Amino acid sequence: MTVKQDFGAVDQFPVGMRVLAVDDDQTCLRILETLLHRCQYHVTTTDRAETALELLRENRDKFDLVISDVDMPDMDGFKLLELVGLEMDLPVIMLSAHSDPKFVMKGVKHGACDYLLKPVRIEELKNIWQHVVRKSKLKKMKSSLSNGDSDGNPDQNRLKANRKRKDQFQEEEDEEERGGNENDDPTAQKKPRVLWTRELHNKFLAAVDHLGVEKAVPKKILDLMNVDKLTRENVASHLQKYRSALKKINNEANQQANMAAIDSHFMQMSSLKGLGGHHNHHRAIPLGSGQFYGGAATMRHYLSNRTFGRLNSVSGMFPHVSSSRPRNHNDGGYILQGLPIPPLDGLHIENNNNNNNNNKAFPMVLEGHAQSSSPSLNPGFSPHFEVNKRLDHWSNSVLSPNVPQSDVHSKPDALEWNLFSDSATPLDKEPSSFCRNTGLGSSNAYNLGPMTDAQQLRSSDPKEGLFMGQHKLESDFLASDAGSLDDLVNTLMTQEQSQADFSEGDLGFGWFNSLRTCI
DNA sequence: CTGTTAATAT
DNA sequence: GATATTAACA
Repeated sequence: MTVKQDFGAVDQFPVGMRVLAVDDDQTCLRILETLLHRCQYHVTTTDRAETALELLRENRDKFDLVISDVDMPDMDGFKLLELVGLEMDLPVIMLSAHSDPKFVMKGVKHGACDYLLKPVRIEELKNIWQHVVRKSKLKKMKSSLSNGDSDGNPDQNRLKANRKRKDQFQEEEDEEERGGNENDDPTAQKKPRVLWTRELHNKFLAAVDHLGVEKAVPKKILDLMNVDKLTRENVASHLQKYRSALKKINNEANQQANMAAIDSHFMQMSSLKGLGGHHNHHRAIPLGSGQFYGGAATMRHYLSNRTFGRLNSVSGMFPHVSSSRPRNHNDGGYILQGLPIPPLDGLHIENNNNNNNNNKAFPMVLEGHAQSSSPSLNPGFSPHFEVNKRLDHWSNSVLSPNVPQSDVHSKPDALEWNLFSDSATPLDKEPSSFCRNTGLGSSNAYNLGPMTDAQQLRSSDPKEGLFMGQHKLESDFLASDAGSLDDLVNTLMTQEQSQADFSEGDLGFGWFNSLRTCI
């Protein structure tokens, strides 16, 4: 290959670009030099930062770019970077073995055009010329700016200048725009994909929860989340997914609920006023229609919006981390989500100590549930219901395709609702309500023992177990793996029954009481 | 400009 | 195939 060393040729700019390479390590320097040569750059090397600085000072305009190691004895690479930037405004690329973001950031802050990690690859060096181009463009832009208008709106001007520039140089650099090479504006690194971690998602949920699903819009959510670097678009996207998931769940629930509601006449939910009657629910609930209806009715309160009422908000997305299957402890645990409590329209919460100021969305607070741990209402707590199976299913099938469905099936059906203290939520201001996917039964919410779902199931009331067994059969056929209302109902029943373990007044009753208010 | 929705990319 | 990003529309 012929090496054209005609430095003057502008048309083939990258060739012959004058690079000053600085590295105290001779070996590294040699390698670097070689690589740079291979890129057809004109290379000058030095192992001392001081020397580099001298060279640069003495030969202004004799270099196009500086590439320097960070760790050097005589002078910190960053210092060099700073001085160069200050004195000659040359593009400087930092080179380091440290991948620590701290260092990278430092480099960037000090004005580095790029931060390459050792061992540096020739591919990376092949692109460094772009920094030079970019830098020169900026200069041009600046100068043109200072010359022309000066209305003190740098941003606007810059934009204009940018466009102009873009047009002007359009031809020159539209060549490798595309390609796998990463050669966009080196400085304008492509935005990293946002990964919605549990934490992030929880924040999201907190925000949505707080706003109320209906009023939750990207902007507001974003504000509430207060996460750096997160954009409205990110949130919008996530919201989109969230909503679709919600919709899916709701649809399923409604479908089932509707079917179940055919005979709604019999549903004694009518006795909305007479809550007393609801004791039955958590109580024995003989299998059979009664059970079913009761469950369905209950479901309505939590899931439906259109058909049965309005749903204030629903939480339900799982970040696809883990199998979502709540391992006993809490693998991070808060993957949770829950179904928020519906609005209590007509009813009033009597015992409502809802200190939850901002709890417009969920004006009611379920108490009692607090089991022994919290005898009375905990301000700041806002329990939510959660349909484990459904959610699990959702997260498994939708978010974690890896998890075999059998897994889902094998899981005990359970609806649980948990309390979520604000301490566990990212929102420090508002005690948002969350559900925590803790496993089976409310008890588990508080006793995070090593029990497995299965174990818990077993430990639950025998009658229930039976019931579940029977019912499960049905649901498996009826609803298959979709996580049907049957499942939900079943779940609910299970929940109720298991709650019976804790005295009615405590869980069951209180639960319904509150629920009643929701209706 | 913001929120939604559809298309596209990874 | 699921997710996230972008484009496009109201």
